[in-house]
Amino acid sequence: MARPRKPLLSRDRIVGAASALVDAEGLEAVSTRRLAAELGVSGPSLYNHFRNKDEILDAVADAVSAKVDLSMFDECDARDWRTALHDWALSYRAALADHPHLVPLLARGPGRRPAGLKVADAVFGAMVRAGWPPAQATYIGALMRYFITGSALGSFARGFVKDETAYDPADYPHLGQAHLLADRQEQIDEGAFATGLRALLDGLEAQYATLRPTPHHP
Amino acid sequence: MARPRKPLLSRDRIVGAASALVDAEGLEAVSTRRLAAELGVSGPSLYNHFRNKDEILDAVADAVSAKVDLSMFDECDARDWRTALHDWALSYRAALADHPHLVPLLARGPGRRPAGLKVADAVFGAMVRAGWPPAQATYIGALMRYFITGSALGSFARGFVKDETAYDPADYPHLGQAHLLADRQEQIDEGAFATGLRALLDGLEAQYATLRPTPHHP
DNA sequence: ACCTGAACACCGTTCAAGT
DNA sequence: ACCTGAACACCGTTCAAGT
Repeated sequence: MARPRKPLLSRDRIVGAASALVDAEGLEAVSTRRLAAELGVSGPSLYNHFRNKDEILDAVADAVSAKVDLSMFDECDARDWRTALHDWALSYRAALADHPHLVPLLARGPGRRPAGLKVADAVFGAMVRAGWPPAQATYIGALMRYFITGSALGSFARGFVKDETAYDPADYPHLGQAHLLADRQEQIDEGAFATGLRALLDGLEAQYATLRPTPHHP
Repeated sequence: MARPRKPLLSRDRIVGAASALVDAEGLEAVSTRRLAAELGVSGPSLYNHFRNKDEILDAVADAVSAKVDLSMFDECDARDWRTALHDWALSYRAALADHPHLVPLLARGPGRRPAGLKVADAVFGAMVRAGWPPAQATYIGALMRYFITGSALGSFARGFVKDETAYDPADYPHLGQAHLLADRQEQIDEGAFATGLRALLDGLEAQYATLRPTPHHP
């Protein structure tokens, strides 16, 4: 076979196949050999398009960041930064929920992934425009990412196992109330996310109110 | 050699060696063969003490949870639940900072790890005693864990890479301000964590104030 | 009960060889 | 330039064999 007249692979085709494989069977199902087989080529072929496996997974992860809606930051100003942050958080969380197996990768931060950086850039820019000092705007981008990715990781990994016998009331006197059992986990995740998001935004608003107002433009 | 008169291995010895290996060289350095070599035995020996590699790593992760201080919840009541949560968050974060390579494991929730469950139990119990309704107490435990583990993951993984040329100002107009570059990352992590924690607790306090007060005991 | 070596079915990556 | 098979240095886990 050797080199075909038209390339069999492309970065896009590889990323697409890897993405499908991760979503269907999880991160640990992705091996270079398995992925290559899925694409109808032999393992080493991938190395003509990516330096290594990590680079492939980075590209897959970045495709998720690219789906996060950022339009709410476009016209956002001092009046509605809270609404923008809120809507962005929901969009971010929804994007992660669509690809739960990729959350561990995304939780590590943007690195040099372009879409991840675009997200960070949009949040920072909007917060500065809304009147937050640059340092605070940076913190807001980071702490929102902490909470959103942390919640996604915690949720999708299903923090508690299903087997009730794992939780002996003698060891954990308060868990017996079944408030933490797996069958209620989804409601708990929703409630905890909503409660935490509201608390965060309430807290930030209180802090925003203590800033000295930015001078008017003449 | 075969069976020695006194066992060469124990669960504790294995966990200790695995822990040291993870801390020194990271999660990916831990293979059953490498770990066994470190312990002076052959690979399959480990399977006399643990069902598989994941069980070993679970035990290593749980050892970290066991180091989280929970004493602030002992006498905590309606007056000081906020302080208790605050101090616990710092202790939790410090425990994670001591073992950054284990954060991805811990961020997935307690599972059936005993020390992880003890943490969840302590937070829940204290919040209920402080007057939070059980459902809210559950949310608080979850959302605090989201924020703390999310921040640990984001920090220790170093969200942005050092190479400044990775961030073309044409692509990310607001990142050029150097507020997000790697050499300042540690200060940013500290600031973002402190700001987020304060916002969360402020927000929760506002919510607590709207609860109808619990009736006095006669 | 607890350790061993051999074996199975995998890995990621490199590289010379082919077109 | 782009794909191949062979090869290297690994994996996690099972299992019969030893004491």
